[in-house]
Amino acid sequence: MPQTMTSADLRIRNQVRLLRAVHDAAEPFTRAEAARLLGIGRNTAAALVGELEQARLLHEVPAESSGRGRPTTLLVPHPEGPQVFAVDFREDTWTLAAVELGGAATELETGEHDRTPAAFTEIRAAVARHESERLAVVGFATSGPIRDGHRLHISHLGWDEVELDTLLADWPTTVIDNDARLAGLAESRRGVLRGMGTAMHFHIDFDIGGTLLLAGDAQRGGHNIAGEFGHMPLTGSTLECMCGVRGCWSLDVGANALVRRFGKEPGYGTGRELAQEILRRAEAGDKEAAAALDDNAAALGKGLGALANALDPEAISLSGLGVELIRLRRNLIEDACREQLMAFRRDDPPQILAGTVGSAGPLTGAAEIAWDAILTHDWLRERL
Amino acid sequence: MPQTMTSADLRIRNQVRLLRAVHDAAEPFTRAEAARLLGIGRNTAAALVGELEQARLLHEVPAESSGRGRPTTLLVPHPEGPQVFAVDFREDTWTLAAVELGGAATELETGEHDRTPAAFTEIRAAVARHESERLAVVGFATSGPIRDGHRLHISHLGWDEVELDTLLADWPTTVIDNDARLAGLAESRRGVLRGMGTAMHFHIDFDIGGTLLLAGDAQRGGHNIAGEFGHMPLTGSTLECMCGVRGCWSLDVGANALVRRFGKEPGYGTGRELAQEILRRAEAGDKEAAAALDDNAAALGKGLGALANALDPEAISLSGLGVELIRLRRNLIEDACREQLMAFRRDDPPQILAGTVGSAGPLTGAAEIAWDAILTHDWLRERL
DNA sequence: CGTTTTTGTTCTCGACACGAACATAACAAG
DNA sequence: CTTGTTATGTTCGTGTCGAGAACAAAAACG
Repeated sequence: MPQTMTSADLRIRNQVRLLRAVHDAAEPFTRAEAARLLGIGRNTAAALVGELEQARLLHEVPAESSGRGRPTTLLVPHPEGPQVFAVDFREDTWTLAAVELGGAATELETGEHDRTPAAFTEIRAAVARHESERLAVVGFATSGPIRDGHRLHISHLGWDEVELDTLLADWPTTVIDNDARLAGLAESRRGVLRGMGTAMHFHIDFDIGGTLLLAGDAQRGGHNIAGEFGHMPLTGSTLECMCGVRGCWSLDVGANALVRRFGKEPGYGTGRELAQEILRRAEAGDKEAAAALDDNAAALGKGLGALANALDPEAISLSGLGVELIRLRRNLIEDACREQLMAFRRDDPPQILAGTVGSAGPLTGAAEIAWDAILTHDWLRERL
Repeated sequence: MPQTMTSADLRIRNQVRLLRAVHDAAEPFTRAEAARLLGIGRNTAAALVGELEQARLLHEVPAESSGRGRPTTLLVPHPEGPQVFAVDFREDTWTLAAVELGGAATELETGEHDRTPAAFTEIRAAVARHESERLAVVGFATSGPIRDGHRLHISHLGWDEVELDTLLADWPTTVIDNDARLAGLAESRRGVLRGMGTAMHFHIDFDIGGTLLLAGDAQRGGHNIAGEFGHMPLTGSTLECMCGVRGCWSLDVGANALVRRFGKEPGYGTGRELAQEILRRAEAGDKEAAAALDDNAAALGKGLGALANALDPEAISLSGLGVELIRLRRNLIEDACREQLMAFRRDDPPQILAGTVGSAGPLTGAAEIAWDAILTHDWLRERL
């Protein structure tokens, strides 16, 4: 929102509203519907759309008529309009995709990397291979906290507060955030949390990363390192955590907790497959594996209940291992959650939902923050 | 913000911005400063202020000249403009105050009550005794969660989901929220948390109530019952809590925890004085009291550290017993907090601050939410 | 084939903020 | 005491915006 507010800003403001509506909509809508949606006249809508078409931001295509009335046009992304690239940087692979206004994604390239910051150079090269005039912003999802938005710490790659301003120096405009937060954002914007005012999302992998989602925005905290819900002592563990504290929730939930149960050292190498193996065995009837799964689910539910007491989410969505946990042990999770809820809340517990964006969460979320950087008053004023 | 956005809405929008600036400012400012602040011309500022003076919302008084230049006027609340009443409804007393635009408060009346919902009738009568044409909104602070904004539960008064729509039926427009949240809002708007993007506040009394403050707004959750941070199992207690769960943080922090240490049943009668007595004894050198205080402070710090991991506040402010705890045991709290912080956060722990609004927190916060109801586009459009 | 329905288009109108030019009221310097 | 200097208030003309009304256009309906 601009400091000043003149008539010209008014026009831009309405155009941002329109673009945002197109981007957020589940289905394309017509110009007449847009006018109703924004509460403006058909004449005004025509003017707004006209300028946006001129700026190659929106495109009008004939809509198949439905019932009576003069035919109208559907508002769709302009085929030559700006585009966003999204990067999902995972443990030893990465994915690059192009994403249109509205969220349609096209995978461009994937690759493996050597777990050193040189990976950023590789990915930059991949971006360059596909880069065109249309590229406006790159959204980047990585694991690990990014303190103050520019110091990246990925413990399982041994990256200790790597300076992103250097790594991203020759990149196009790039916005970056961590994968758990972006997965939550994706569920909030395009998944099972859509439309919720207060919600939470947790990605369960080796440990738990999460985010609080308020009105479709992922909260970042004062130093951009909010979301380490896994490092609260919610389940009474007495073990020491890799984070440097004792008793973290993550010690009882996720792949590391499953693996530790079978005498394996928690680690980032083969742990994920082993955890999947344990799930399979539990599903097949193995007693010990089933007990490990039970404990994992109960600890998950207990922590969710504790957090629900404090933050009162309408719903909680899970991704990663959490989806499997819901599939195999929904009742256990919900019971443990209820038990941890204050008595007066038990008649209305938060919904616990499997994420619907799935493994595309970080990529989808990265695209969302990239588009967030575009769909602003200032960007549009420059563009027009 | 209105659905539509016409030129007339533009004027109102700028007037809301101006009124909000006047309300939020620490010191009154002049019309010329207002123009600079809002980024508008002096002519436009004159028009805005003129209409607001006409509507009895702002008043201009000559400003003592500072240096050269034509003298200007200070923008102050209009002496006949709208007023807000704030009510602080405590355990067995209440306070009613009138609050001007800008936050200046005048206490109107105080009283005791019989701990039944009839107290609301008493307070309504007090409101009526002072009510005038100027009264616009009443802000009401009470303890206890208010589910969905209209079902009030105060366990220590034995109120079980009392229906506020009935109790407040014959009241003027009234907004209500709980005291801990409003105390946090007060710190955030007019106290030690002013200007922070992410902060937390905890009121420590018999137990712990708190709120997450984002950009000056207290978060309410999906059912308006967020903030029960005291009912997370953060300190490993094995006791059963009155809330119906085992192990709550509140069992180790606050007056109940202090009192229990000396074999007294936690309760809401004489517990507060006894807790103060224990503090005095600890200060005087009593070993046992000092140990109780130590444990309380350490448990407080530990919980704050856990929450800081998850929510990453820039600062945390405390009220109630928390102020005393900071005064007597700041180092213990900070050390326990640090110890619970993930290692990579320990070089930048959240500031732990004593609230500066003090016991006026709930009343001040109630006035803020009342003014929030006024300083809106819709209200101003009606008023002009 | 005329009617109904929905949308697009055109034109007028009132309102707004802006910018420039000018007026005003203090202080400062000589 | 007079004459700049400075900051602010005031006035007026301008460009742009969205609203609203009237009309045109294009489909479906009976």
